Amino acid sequence: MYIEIDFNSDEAIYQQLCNQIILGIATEQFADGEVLPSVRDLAEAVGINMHTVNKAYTVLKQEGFVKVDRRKGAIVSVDVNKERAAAMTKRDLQPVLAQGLCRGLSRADIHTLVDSLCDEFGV
Amino acid sequence: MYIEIDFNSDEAIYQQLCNQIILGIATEQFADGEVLPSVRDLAEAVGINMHTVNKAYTVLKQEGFVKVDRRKGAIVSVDVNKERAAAMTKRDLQPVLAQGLCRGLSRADIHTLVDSLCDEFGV
DNA sequence: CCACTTGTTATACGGATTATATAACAAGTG
DNA sequence: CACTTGTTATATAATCCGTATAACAAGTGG
Repeated sequence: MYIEIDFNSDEAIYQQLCNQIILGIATEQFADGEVLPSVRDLAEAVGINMHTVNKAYTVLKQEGFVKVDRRKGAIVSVDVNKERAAAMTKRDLQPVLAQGLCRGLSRADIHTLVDSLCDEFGV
Repeated sequence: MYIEIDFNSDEAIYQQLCNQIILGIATEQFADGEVLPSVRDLAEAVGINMHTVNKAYTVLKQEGFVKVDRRKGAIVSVDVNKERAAAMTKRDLQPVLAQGLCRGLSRADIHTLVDSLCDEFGV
């Protein structure tokens, strides 16, 4: 999978890494059980420090997206829990929707955007 | 409008302020043209520093949610631009949807959450 | 004119976070 | 035993966050 970092972004590098890997899982570019690159390899490939990658992997582990095997590395393994997922997603969705609605989007516009993204994700 | 700060949150105080004010605008608790509390009053009411409120107001101004009148204060005035709003919302929506989908939500589940939030907002 | 309020700016300080760097360790592989 | 894996420990520089004190420009109302 292609991972690219925007060093001028106000978003932390480890956060960008997390988001892109989660995006990769959602789009099934990373399959369940697949091994992510080692922290050293990914750091080398992207041009950042090993610890920054390690932090991203640690966050992904805490948030239930990967499991870590000492001998292999970080393995994609998503904790599926629809109830919790719905609560989390709703919480994260709230400020985004509020902004969009303020700026003139309708409920239908939001649904269109959701469908558009789901299509791009291939879901 | 009721504004409450979670001092234990990992979200910055000024960011929480911004989100709650935007939420207030979306739910029409703050009408267009309405004057927000002065930076000093709001800081006093919430129990934070004046500059933290000022930072929130500055961000809201830059993002096109309020205009500032020297004599009155910060006035709710949202820049409506559907095209830009759609692009911004889509960008912000992407990581949220990716997470939800990874965790087992379906496209329909997302739509349900959007409707649920819109209903709560009264849109 | 004067006291008062408005946002704004400058400066400073302590604390936390971010990213880097070097180094070492435990554990499993081949 | 050499090699890789993640992990941990320090250290450092930079940035951000929140607070604090102070002052300024500008408009309001007595």
